[in-house]
Amino acid sequence: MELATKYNPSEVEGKWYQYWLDHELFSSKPDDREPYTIVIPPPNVTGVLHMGHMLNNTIQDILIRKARIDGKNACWVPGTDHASIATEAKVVNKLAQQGIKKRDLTREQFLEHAWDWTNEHGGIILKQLRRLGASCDWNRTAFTMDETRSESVLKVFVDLYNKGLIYRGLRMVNWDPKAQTVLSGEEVIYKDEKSKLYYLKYYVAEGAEITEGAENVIHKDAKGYYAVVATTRPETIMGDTAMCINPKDPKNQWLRGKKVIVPLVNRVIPVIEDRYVDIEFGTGCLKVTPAHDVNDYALGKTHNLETIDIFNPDGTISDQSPLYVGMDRMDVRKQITIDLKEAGLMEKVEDYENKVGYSERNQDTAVEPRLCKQWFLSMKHFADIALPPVLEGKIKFYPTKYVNTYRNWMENIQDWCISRQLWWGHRIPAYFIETTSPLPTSPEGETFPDEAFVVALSEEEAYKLAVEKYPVLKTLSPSGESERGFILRHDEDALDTWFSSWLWPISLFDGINNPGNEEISYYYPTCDLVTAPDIIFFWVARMIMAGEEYMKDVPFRNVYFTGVVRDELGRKMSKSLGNSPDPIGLIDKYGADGVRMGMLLAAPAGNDILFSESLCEQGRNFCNKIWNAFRLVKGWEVSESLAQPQENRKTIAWMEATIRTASAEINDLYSKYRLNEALMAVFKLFTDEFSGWYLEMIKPAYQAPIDKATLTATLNIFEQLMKLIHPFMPFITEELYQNISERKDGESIMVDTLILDAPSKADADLIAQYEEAKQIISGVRAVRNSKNISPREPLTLEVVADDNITKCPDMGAIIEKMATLSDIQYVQTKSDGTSAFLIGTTEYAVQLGNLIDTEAEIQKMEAELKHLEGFLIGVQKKLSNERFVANAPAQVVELERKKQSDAETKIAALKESIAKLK
RNA sequence: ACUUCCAUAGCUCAGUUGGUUCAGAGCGCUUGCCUUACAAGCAAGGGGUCAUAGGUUCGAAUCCUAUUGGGAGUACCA
Repeated sequence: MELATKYNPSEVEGKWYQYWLDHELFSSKPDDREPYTIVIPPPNVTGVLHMGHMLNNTIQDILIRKARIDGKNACWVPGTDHASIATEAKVVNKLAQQGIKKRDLTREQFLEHAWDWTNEHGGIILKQLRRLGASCDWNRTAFTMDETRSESVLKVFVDLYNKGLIYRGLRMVNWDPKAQTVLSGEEVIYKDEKSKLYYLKYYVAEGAEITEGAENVIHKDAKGYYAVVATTRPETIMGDTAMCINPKDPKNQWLRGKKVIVPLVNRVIPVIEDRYVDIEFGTGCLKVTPAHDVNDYALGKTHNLETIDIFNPDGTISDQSPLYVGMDRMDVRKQITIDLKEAGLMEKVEDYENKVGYSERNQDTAVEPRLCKQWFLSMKHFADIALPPVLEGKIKFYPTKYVNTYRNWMENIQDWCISRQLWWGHRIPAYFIETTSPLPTSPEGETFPDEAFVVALSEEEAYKLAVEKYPVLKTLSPSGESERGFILRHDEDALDTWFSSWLWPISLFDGINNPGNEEISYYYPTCDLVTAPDIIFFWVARMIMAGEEYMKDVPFRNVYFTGVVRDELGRKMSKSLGNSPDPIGLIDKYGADGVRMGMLLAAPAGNDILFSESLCEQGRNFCNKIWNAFRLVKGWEVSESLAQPQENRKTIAWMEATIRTASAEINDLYSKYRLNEALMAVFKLFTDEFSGWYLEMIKPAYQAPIDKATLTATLNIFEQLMKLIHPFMPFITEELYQNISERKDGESIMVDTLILDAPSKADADLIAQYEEAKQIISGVRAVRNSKNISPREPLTLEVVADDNITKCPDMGAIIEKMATLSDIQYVQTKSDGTSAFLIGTTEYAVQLGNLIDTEAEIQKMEAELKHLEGFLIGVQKKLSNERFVANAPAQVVELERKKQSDAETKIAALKESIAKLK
């Protein structure tokens, strides 16, 4: 086989991905093996791959491939999310470009457009994941709005309603005026914003008696007495129905029981008192707008205030307002400040920094608090069942710090608003009852509510439930189109997207519709969840709730929270900064394996990753390293007759011991989800131990053949190394695995398990021997380096000892080869003209002849001597401390004693050498 | 404001219950090598009073307290 000097990923990746698909190597079916399951965090169906996905899915693929190599039945289920609000917004925008308005379409027409859009753009992201090498079981690809998932969602809604956990309530909710839908608290993002604090004059209504007490701060001008109210939202004054002061506020005592006039609007409103008001803020006077502020709403309730809703759903001023009707809220803010100034009703304006809530999906749109009736899920019950598994460790979080975040949220949980005024999503299975005939006038005191509804999966069932729930309906006579005297109006609203995502680990295996089926019993609970910490509440917490509610078990055992991918400067990647590389472009440039390694190198669990292309370069370089190591091994000519040298056999044993040891370490790192460290361990094993030492040690002389036994063992070692690397770099490892020996069609590294023995004591001893040899070799090389001696020029090494180097004759040959030595001599005293170094307590000397610089040697040794003497003093001090000897464990004291005697030996040797040189 | 995490080499990070020859890795850096697998490489090397100040201990990067600096989350903000 001819191999290029550089690895070319583009020739390899597509080929093997297709091979894996053709042989259904990603697919999983329940069997006797231990299951290992991951469900993908479903990306937005119309989204495209970004660096966050790359990181997240690389990690999942590593875990799933590792499980396969370990012999588990690995199942990675892919899918996409309908992303209700985001997708609907995209479709609305696209229609707007075509001059079509959503409100001119029927629900059915709009959904047709939405499905067209989804089918056109949908699944691109899943295709892109294939480029990365993602080994998902594509036959299982699911969509949150496909039949099975939709049915599950609706069933769960009905079930929770029947359990009394879903209710309809009038609440102050977060309103997105652009998407014209309500949002949950989690969907609101607060941003710091520079704004203004406007101080407005509220004149006291005429006829009031003003007592000018000592502490009162009274404002008065030609037009009369007035109070000053500080507000950031002057446009809401049309909705003011009271002014509030703190009853304990001395400076505002004079306002007690008075009435004031809303500026411009000229409505007379009462001054109420409530301790909620912060005396120190502004002037201590608060305008109360119950329809447009959460706290004001609460005040309005306790003080029985009128509620005036001055906004339309789109954020324009409604006809409830006397002024600015039809204008947008942001324009009104500008206009009203001008008008207030002109009318002399603005006392001053100050700069102010506050937080404004924005819609998570329409990030330019400020959320408006709004009072409306919505569907809510009561969360107390869910918090009660979802908190213990995390606190008790049934579910482990990596890193653990998120346990606190989770607990905090659970302990302060708010009911979840699950309805959205959107069409793209799961339509809420509720039917409102509208009577078409007049109701009988309360026959047996039976009342009929203003908003009557039933919750049912079908209209037929809804009819049945309706007459059961409201028997009065049976008495109605037919009228108009309705034969029953009433009609059912299917709720127009859809459910929050997360109301389907929270069922994902269950609904993927059809566990809601078909409880106890073979798949759900086998794959649930899943093993690991890999996700970003910003959806811990949206998704992770709620999946735990749904799991406990419907499966009575956790949905996953471990949650690996990835960090945020940032650029080298630590900035978040964003379109506007243009600092987000195109993942597919990176794969084209560095190969999927290179990019995977690049992503992972800087990604400790939970830490943000500072991404730069140079990391991918490192990944690509490693691929090339692997490639060339293979070229070397494959290029050797085999000699059947050649006997295996003794030292080769030993080196093979050493490499195998090293692999066992590294593998144990790597498995331990996997178990702790320290994947970047596992990769680093694999990298060092291949680069340093295998390429740098092993291959160099067994490498035959130029154009000389290699013995069969060594080659076979080396190929076997190579294959083991490929399996260790495979989870991180699937493509190159498959390519080389297929080239190591003839493989049958359908054979793959993916499913060829690697189970190694635990490292033994003998392994450790062998490794120690080689470590010593490496140090000697490096020592000789360092001497060469400092004396500018070519690595090819043979040298003679003296070992100042009675014994030979390592009490093992075959190490000598290896050291000679690696350090390019012509001879190793064992001497009592080293000869003149040598440069020496110490390994442990043994001195090694390289014969340099006339190249030696005696002065420099003496200096070097004197520096070493000084250092050793200092060290010895420290040790002696420690040992002469009675309390140390008395209190420290025996082995620690013993160790110090050994340090002492070793140091004394070395010092003696050095002194002798120096004396001799002088 | 509260909760929480962090501060170790130029950068990114390891450093398990305090104790194995004056603290480790990768990258970067310096020097020398185009050595016959690989210059996308090889060899060798420099680089850290472990944020600061106290304390506990025979012994502290590691435990405690305070300070400083930084990140994250949550809440409030008229």
